Amino acid sequence: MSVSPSKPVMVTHLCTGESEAKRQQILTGAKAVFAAHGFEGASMSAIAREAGVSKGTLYNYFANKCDLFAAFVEKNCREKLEVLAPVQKLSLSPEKTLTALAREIIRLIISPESLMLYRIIVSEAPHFPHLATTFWQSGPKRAIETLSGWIEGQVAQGTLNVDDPVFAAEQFFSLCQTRIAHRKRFNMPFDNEAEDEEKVIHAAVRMFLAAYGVKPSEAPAAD
Amino acid sequence: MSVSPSKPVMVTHLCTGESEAKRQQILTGAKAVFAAHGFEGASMSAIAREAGVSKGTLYNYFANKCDLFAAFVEKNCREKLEVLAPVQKLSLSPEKTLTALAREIIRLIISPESLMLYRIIVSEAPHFPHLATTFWQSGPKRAIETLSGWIEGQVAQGTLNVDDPVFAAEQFFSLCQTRIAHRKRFNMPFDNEAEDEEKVIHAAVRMFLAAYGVKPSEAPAAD
Amino acid sequence: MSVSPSKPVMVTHLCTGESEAKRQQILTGAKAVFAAHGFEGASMSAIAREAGVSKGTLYNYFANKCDLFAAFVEKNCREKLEVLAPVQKLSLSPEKTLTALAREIIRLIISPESLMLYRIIVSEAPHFPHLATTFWQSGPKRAIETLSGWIEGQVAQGTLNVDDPVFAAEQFFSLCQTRIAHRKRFNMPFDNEAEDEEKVIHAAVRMFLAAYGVKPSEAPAAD
Amino acid sequence: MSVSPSKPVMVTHLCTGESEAKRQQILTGAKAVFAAHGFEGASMSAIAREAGVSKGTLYNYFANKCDLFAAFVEKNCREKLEVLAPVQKLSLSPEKTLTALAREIIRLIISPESLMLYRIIVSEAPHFPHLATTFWQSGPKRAIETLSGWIEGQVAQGTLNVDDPVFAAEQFFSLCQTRIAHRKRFNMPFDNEAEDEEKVIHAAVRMFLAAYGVKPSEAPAAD
DNA sequence: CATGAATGAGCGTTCATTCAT
DNA sequence: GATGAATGAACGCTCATTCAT
Repeated sequence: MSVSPSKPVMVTHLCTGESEAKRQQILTGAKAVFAAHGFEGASMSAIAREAGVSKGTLYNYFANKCDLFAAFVEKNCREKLEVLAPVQKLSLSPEKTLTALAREIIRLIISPESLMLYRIIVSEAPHFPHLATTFWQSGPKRAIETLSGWIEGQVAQGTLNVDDPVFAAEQFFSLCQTRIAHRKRFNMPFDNEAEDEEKVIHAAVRMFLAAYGVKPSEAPAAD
Repeated sequence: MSVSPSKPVMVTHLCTGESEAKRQQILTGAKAVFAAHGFEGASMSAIAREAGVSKGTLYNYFANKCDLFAAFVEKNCREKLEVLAPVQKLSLSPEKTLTALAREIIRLIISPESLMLYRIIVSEAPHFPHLATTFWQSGPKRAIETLSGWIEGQVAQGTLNVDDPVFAAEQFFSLCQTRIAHRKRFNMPFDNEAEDEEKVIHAAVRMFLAAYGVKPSEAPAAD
Repeated sequence: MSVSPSKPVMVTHLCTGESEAKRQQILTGAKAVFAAHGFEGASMSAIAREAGVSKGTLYNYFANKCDLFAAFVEKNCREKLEVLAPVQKLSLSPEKTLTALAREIIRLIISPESLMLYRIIVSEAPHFPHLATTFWQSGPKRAIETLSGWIEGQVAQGTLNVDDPVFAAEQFFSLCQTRIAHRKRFNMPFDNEAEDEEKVIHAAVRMFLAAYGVKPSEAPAAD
Repeated sequence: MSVSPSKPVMVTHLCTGESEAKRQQILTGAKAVFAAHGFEGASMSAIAREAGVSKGTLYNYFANKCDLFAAFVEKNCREKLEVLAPVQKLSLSPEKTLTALAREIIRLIISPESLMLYRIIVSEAPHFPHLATTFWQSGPKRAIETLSGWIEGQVAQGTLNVDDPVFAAEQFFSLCQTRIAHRKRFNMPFDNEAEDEEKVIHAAVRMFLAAYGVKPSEAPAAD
């Protein structure tokens, strides 16, 4: 029942590197099964089969189903949601920055893996309180922080007029979820997804700037 | 999993009323168990026990677990989500109307039963596509229609300036989900929920009017 | 289940001493686990952990669980039960000798380790017939032989009148098990264990001498 | 796979009669498997197979393995050990009464079912403290009470001279376990079991009377 | 129509044993 | 010689579903 941490020493030797590889192999199998059936619906047998290992091996790496599930969520949150950061570095005009950011946020939110994680974490939040925090901190929190940091910079430059940058960031995040994110989460069809995406982005930016932008004449030029 | 329409047809025979009562009794038990354990985690035995009927009776009224689940979702969506409509009838000023509406939307969204339905439907959306539609049409769609209808009226009156009322309504709906709804869905704690609620409401209305309101001087007085 | 003699032969090679030490180390771990959980309830993993060796090493020293169990029983029977002998060497009066012997027998029987061995061997006797013999010969048989030898000496001296010394010894052994041993084996509580012990000893000696003693006037003085 | 229940006509009604029959059917299967493999070694699957029912049915009647085991022990203790009582009613001489009683005690102790129960209860006493009490009260305690009651009567009649009848009864009980019972519990062979039995009986009675009997001249005649 | 005993596949988990390193 | 990762059968137990009453 030992779960070897086997910190990936990797490099030169052969000995314990295999463990980490198998751990990832198991987590890959787990992802497929948890994604398709949720926590309760996934069976350890199915995960073992999918991962190409025996059930015994599963339990050599993860003490029980809950632990495996937690590891799966952590791994996937880290891998999938930590993609946002670099966008704001570009010193574009507020409008162009927000537009680029909105596009990235939407793309991230509606990616199949994010949807899968959202589904599974929302549904298990009452039973696995810690996992929701993991998800939140890997994704939404990070996006909000990034955006609120950028907002603060803009306020300092006089290009935005915001008294609570964190809350404003959360509002922008909410606006980016208009229509598309909700429908995707409900698995509902679209008439024209690409068009909707542009509309959501444009309308979110427009509304945000209508509320928080300074009058064009007062703002310093950018871009 | 196929969802078949197992609702007993209202035939002209003797015990129709009694049957319907028992049906509701079963659905009440089902609600408690599905709410607590989700679809996979709920057992038909537990539902029968909770409802105070035998398992055989359960299967007389619902062909299988999937059907019972579908009926439970439908019933609860209808009962819980159809609460919104009457608010906009009051002919208040746009600001007051939107404020009242936002408060109602938030209260509805974060009510325990709505959260439970949201969780369960989002998580089962891939397996029960029809249920998501039921939920959507009972709740969000209705709210959006109500709001967009009111918006159209305001546009006609010259108090709002909106080119796509449905989309604007969706945006408002998104804004109402800032912070509180997301955190509730993730079961995350609040520092000060009541304060946040006021903030969300006020900021949503302010942002919406900043984007879609006409200049005060142009708008007709109300309230 | 077959019990094969897996004790490593004392070959002339280098590491014999080390091997024997590790063998004892394993048996020490095995004792803790078998004592606590019995044969079926003990797991080889637990024994390996308790002994501080790997499972592979376990199987280098013992071919399988049955063999390890057999070795554990043998070792512990030898160590625990071979404590009785020296008492009868003292040439006390029959009454004092029997009293001393009874006290030793009772103390031995109700020691935690003897109880553990008794439990485990009685319960596994049908599956490991050889082990019961090991136990019997290490403990009860030895005690009976010791006592019957002493009885024969007393008969020769005219202080006892016994026609079947072995059977008489077995009777005395049985009398020593009155109340205390049976209750201990059933894990039943005592009101006053020390008092019971004195009573059992005294009554066993009295009854034995009533049956097999010669009249005081006829017996040679001792002590 | 179901064994025809062979409907027990059962009193007047039909409803719960079948249940008790199946319960006994299960306990019969459980007896075979527990007797052969002990508590840990018995599997619920094997018991179900032996009893001719499905595993699900097993769990409809007994909540878990421990409960089933407890029920098995209780049933068998009651059935097997409650056989002793009537012997002492005969008003024979002390010698003949004790002889008859000793024979019954020995026969009972060495019956295969009693041995099986003894084995299983001694081995599980640490884990199931209650069961030992059940066994003790069904068998040994009852035998001791019966015997001590008879002893008290003899003391009143002046045919025995005993100050602690309960303890004397326990001694007699111990004497009856000389040789045969111990060897049977260890599954050890006999040279001549029938002869040994007579010897044990005769020697137990002789020793008991040597210790507790009054001189023949003082005792009232009986038989 | 209502019941609940019966089913057996499937669940999460453990374990004696093997074998490449 | 020592290791512990890997195995897969077996464990105790649950559950959706059926059907005789």
